[in-house]
Amino acid sequence: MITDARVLRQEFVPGDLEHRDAETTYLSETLAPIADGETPETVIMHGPSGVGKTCVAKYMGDQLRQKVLDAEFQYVNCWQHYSRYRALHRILEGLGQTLDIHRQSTPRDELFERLRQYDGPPCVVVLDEVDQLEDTSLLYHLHELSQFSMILIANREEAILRTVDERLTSRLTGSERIRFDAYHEDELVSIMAARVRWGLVENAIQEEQLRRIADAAAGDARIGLSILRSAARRADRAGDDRITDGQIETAIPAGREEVRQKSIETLIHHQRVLYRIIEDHSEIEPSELYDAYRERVEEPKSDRTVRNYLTKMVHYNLVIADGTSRDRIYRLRE
DNA sequence: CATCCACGGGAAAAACAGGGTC
DNA sequence: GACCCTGTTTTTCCCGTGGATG
Repeated sequence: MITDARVLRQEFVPGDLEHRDAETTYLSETLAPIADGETPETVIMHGPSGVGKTCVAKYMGDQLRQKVLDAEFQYVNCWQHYSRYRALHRILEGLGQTLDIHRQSTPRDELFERLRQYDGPPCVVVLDEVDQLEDTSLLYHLHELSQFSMILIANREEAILRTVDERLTSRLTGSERIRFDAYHEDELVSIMAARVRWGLVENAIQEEQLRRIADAAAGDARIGLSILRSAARRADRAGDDRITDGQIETAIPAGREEVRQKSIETLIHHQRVLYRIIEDHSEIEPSELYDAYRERVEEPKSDRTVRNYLTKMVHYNLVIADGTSRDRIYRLRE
């Protein structure tokens, strides 16, 4: 059934992006000056999750490497590298500039100094989930340096400008924006159809069935592909050469669950306790949540820290927080 | 309108990490 | 190996803001 498992994976970047022609063209036009050794404008890409923002950025990186010899491309996921040090370290590492960096021997701003001294080919830095960056001075510094240009990715456009300090806000307001909208059902179907062509045996799945998956995924390609993967695995294990409707129906909750499970895995112990408490109540008000948490855990953290944990969990789309003040209610997503 | 909670920014403190020294 | 040093990361403390409530 499965002939190439790689293409079904989430991180897979197709050699040819469907349905993002406009966005890709626009991005490549904006980056074009790099071929002449000039610095392109900063680009802001925004839109909901699972609509191809990261994919387009990475695809553009591949293109750049192929077409322009003298260009560097660095991708940083700010969700993983959210502190100034880590994000900066990640970029320098990519550029091969971290050889002798040790915490103890490295003065405070040595890393920025390294960045400043970089004299290789012009470099495009992609900062994915940039709203997760705690210290935005990195953006400011990158903006200052002519060798570097930036692609900033976030779910909501305002989230970028909100975190950035004023000296940068004014400059970023003039930068290029690319908005990504949720995929239509047809688009999602043909994205999945392409993966099916590359990764599954012929006639493994009917168009009608893909349509059913696309409908369940509601415009989110990440979820759609997760469902498809789950269905294909089921059929593969059963030794079938076609995916049945029944397998798809079971794969729909399973695929969603897989996406959720991946997020849960990244939570630390205290956050999982919070998650379970909210799960047990379905809806819970803060004071009750804090009390239950203190009861269930050996050495409870302060309320303030718990609030930090909870905001992270909200960002992960695991928890929904309704209300901004006294009216706050926590519940699970879905 | 006073009071009560809850949130979340910011600063400061505490904990941690990876190196060196004796 | 116990100990120190320095920069990083996590946690806590303080507090202004704001909706809810009586």
